[in-house]
Amino acid sequence: MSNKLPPIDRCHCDVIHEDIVNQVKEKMPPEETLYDLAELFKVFGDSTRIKILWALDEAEICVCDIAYLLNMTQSAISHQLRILKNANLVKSRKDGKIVFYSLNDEHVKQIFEQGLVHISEENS
Amino acid sequence: MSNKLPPIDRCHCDVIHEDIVNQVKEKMPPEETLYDLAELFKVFGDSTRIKILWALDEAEICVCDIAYLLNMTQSAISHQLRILKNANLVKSRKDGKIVFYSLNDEHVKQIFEQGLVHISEENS
DNA sequence: TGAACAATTGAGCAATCATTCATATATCGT
DNA sequence: ACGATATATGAATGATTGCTCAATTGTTCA
Repeated sequence: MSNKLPPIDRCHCDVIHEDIVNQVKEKMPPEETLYDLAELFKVFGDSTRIKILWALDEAEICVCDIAYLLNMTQSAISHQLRILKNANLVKSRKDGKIVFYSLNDEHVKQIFEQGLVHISEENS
Repeated sequence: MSNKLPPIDRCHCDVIHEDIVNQVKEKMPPEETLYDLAELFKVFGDSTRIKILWALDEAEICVCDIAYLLNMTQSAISHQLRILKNANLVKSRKDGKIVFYSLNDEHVKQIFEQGLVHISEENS
């Protein structure tokens, strides 16, 4: 049988440092985990949602107050809250006509703080 | 003079809990900070970039090897590396024809770990 | 000098996304 | 039951994004 490696159709380089690649490959978390991680950060990657999460870290707030606080329409906020809820980042409590939202994960603030460290070091 | 509040054009609700809103507003970081934070997480919000960063946390790797490792074209990787470099997350070192990339921020892994905590709690 | 190669870059494209607008649902007060 | 109000939702749209493809830059080596 032919032992010749088929040309890698994704990378045309001649020299692959296979030792390094294999070493790294072993330590990489499963594909799905990294995908989920990206999905989580995608949720954080919008300033409206960041603001909502930051606000909810301070207090339980209703949709209307969030919209007022951020000077946005109630509809836009509602859409974003649904995304946050799907990501299990917030939870809601209904009281009559009003729906109050609050944080559902105590790590959010810590992740944000770490992010702020990076940003502050960036500007120095 | 009329003391009647002008209708808030962004939120048509009648009752705003002004005390809560004001309390939260005081504690919110400046608009620009939250925007920068969202921009940072936006960079994390793509599985290709997550994979690259995770790989670079293990070793310094050249563009070609990254492309091989992730089974993607070298062009696609190069585009993503530019985004990571613009965000000050990676740095590069040129050695002849080859460009080696490495992490430029020791907090990245910590942020990822925090994210993983959230994900694991999500599935329980 | 020129062929080979690693990496970068810009244009183009399909897919995703955040918001708006219109409408629907649910709850309250009368 | 009815009008008013708080929230949710679906369709539409303009903007952004990740990748591909083609071309370019910069380096090595023969």
